[in-house]
Amino acid sequence: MPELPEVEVVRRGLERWVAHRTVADAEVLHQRAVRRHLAGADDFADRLKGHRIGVPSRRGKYLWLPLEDTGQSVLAHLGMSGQLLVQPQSARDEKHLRVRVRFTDALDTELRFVDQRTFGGLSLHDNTPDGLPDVIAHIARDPLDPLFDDEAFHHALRRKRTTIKRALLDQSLISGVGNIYADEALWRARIHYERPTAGFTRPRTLLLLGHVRDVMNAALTAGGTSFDSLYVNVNGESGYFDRSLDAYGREGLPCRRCGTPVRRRAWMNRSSYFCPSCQRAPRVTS
DNA sequence: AGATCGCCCTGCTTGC
DNA sequence: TGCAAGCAGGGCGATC
Repeated sequence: MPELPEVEVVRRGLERWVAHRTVADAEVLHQRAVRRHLAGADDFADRLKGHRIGVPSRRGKYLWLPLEDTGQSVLAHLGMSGQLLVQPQSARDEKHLRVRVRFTDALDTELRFVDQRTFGGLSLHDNTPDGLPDVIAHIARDPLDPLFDDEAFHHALRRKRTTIKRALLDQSLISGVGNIYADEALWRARIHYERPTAGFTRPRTLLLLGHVRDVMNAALTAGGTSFDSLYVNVNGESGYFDRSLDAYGREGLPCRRCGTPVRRRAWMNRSSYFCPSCQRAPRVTS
């Protein structure tokens, strides 16, 4: 379940191992992996061939590889279980290998997109003038982006008639926060996930943003976290680190602050974990 | 027009 | 032991 920190770890791996290499050929082994490339798998492979890859970028959970001198980028989303692996050409194909990219140089490695559940995928898109693939222009800056505007985020929260966890997961308001880090940041900030955003004070918003950044930076420092052995970083090493989380996945276990058993609630086809004592439900729930 | 819901997908876990 | 249901969940399109 890669969220922003895991994707950033992958981006760094790509920068180290794939940037500035020229594509010899690309091979699509599963159509669904390139479903967002509307012109189809053959077109996708044709357009990569012969082009040099620039420095990989990321926004939220999306990352992209610019193709130099084309005005286009290869956009990647890892979905639930996607991996971008740099493997020796001799390495056995992974069971869920979806796309393979070979290079023209003599380094004996290739790039592989492996994805069991196929929620992720690769596609090729024109860049906007600021170098962003056009199809993700609606994705907000993420909280680790130096240009993320805390003040604008606060005002957006005040304007919305929604609740805080929905807002945290709304990629058009703030990107890169998934279910796990949302629960973690809310636990740290002692905010209940159903608290209406309209009543947020500026200090409360800034406190929450601080915790979002803290929990993401902690994960980033540790090399990414995941609760699913499916996640591995670009070099194929497990990104899992055993830092125990404070809220997510801890149903029935004592809150690390107050000892009250952590609760799980079904919420929008997923789960929310919270401490019923530290994170009081708002009086009026929406 | 903004909010909400269902669907996509596979493998592991749980329950009968 | 075997099968089915449940669960994980990001993002997008349809719907209200």
